Amino acid sequence: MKFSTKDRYALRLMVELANRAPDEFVPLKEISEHQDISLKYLEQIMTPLSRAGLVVSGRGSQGGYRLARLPVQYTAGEILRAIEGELVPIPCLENNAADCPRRGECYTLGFWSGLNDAINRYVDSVTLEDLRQQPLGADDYSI
Amino acid sequence: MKFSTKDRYALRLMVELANRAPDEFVPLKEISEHQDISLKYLEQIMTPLSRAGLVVSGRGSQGGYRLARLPVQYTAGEILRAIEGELVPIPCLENNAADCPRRGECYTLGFWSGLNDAINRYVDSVTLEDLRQQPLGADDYSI
DNA sequence: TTTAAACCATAGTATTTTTGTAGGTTTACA
DNA sequence: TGTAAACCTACAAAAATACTATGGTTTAAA
Repeated sequence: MKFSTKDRYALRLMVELANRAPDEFVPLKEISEHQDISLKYLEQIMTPLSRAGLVVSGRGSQGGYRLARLPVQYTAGEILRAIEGELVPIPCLENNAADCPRRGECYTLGFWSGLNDAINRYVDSVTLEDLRQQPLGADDYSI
Repeated sequence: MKFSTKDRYALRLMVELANRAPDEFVPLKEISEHQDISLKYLEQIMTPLSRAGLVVSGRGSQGGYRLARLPVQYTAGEILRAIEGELVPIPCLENNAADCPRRGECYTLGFWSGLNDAINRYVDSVTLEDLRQQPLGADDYSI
């Protein structure tokens, strides 16, 4: 049960953009150097963020990426979901889950569904603005 | 970000034991048939549960496994941790995590740590007795 | 003493996911 | 028109997952 590096990198990317001027296009090359992530890998991570409309791209020379909205208008959850798709802890909870014959008699589905709620409630309670505000410890995010 | 089948099976195993008489040894062969999990795979899952002291084994004929305590005395969290080890969402939060040079300036570690807390708080709030009580829907586990 | 069970080891394997790399095409600014 | 950037497609190495197979040793109840 681990989040992927793409998930982690995506958050770092978005924080990097959030810490720039709102109208400034930042090229991936620059982020690549700051964050020690290869340009090509960055591309793969930025693409779904762009497709989801979380960032705006400018092509050609002097192009790059910038946020589409204010940092306070993003949740960590929607960033992670742009990369992961649905943020569910087990396959049975996916939207197009194959209908399991045990479903009606499953003793654990409710538990997993509750975990799903707890996770999504948490990640949607943290905004990009929260992340942007200087490095913080764990305590700052405890409920 | 998915829990493994071993995690899911481990919960189902424990529920199965919880639904038997407390002093009854249940052989893996029986659970294997009930849950459609191969005997050999079951062994692999039961071993860490046994080593962690969550179940008691009886060897020889008429042997099998039974719970070591009452269902209400287990949390889902400790069952999952017996299988997974630490239940952390990213490597940086593991106990023996390589010390990251960015740690002091990381904008996202606090977020992940908060998620870690949310997850562990939830899984430790559900007991095996809760799971045992008939199949339940998601709503029964929402906070 | 037969039998059924845990326990132990170890290996193999197929599949999927993760974590990237490589190379080219299109766009738009200066 | 040169240049720097996004954009697109494909490939590939490594790791994790989810098993199966094999074959035994030890234990204890009937």
